[in-house]
Amino acid sequence: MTETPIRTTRQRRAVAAVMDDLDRFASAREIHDALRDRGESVGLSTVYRNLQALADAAEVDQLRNDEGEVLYRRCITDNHHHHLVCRECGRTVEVQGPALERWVEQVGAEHGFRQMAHTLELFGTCDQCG
Amino acid sequence: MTETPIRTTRQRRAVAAVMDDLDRFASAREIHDALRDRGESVGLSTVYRNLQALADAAEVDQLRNDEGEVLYRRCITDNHHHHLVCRECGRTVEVQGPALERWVEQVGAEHGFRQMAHTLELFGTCDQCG
DNA sequence: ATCGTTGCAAATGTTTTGCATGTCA
DNA sequence: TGACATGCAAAACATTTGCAACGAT
Repeated sequence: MTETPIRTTRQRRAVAAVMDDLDRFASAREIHDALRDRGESVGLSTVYRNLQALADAAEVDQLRNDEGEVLYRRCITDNHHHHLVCRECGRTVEVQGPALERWVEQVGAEHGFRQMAHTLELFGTCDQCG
Repeated sequence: MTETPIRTTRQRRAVAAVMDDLDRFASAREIHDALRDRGESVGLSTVYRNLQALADAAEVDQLRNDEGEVLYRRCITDNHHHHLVCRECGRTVEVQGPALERWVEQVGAEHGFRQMAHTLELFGTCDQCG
């Protein structure tokens, strides 16, 4: 179990910088495009590799849209949370749900299921888009 | 708005029959394999087309697993519901969640979101696998 | 005889990987 | 220098689509 050093490359910094400025979930391709628009040339596979690394380090959240694409966004909160996403503009709010978590445990228990886990995403139209 | 007739083909019957016997979510490839095992030769694209048709007719539920594959299963209930899936054996229970639905509406309202929608899947280990 | 359906092969689109080359520490 | 990182092309996947042949009505 030796730690693998992580090197600070131009590409890694560029991806992190884009993620910092992103207030909504975006696909790898969108992030790749954003990099190009900033004049930062980064290979698409490098974008994927860096996003994966950020996700492994719990620096970004991942979710899948209806088309099955993986979307990425820097997380604000470290704790377990869910996302309320505007279906128009993509604006995202992180929400905690103690009541939901309790409900999940209860439903599991009712059916004899243990070690419960869950995935939940909320969608709606925000007041600026409504 | 004229209705398009739907023809009863051997392939369509075979796919429906497999879905009837399936008590867990399965991928298109698994369903294709199940058809082969039954001695029913059905092209993979036909499987996809028929599963899509069944989903459009709300005869089967669709969900995406972690790998991004779409899984299919005949629905028991017509109303809105969620799935509690055993991560070991795939056994699935359909659950209704009035409390959850209320929670969703409330969270949306708190942040000024309207026309709320949500996706939720529950995973756990069932008593037979625990 | 229609016209929806099928099957195959080819296309699509996202994500991953092999490998030679580049570059941070 | 040496190990990790990158870039490109190619591979790997699930899924969709074009099109000629098929078959239900």
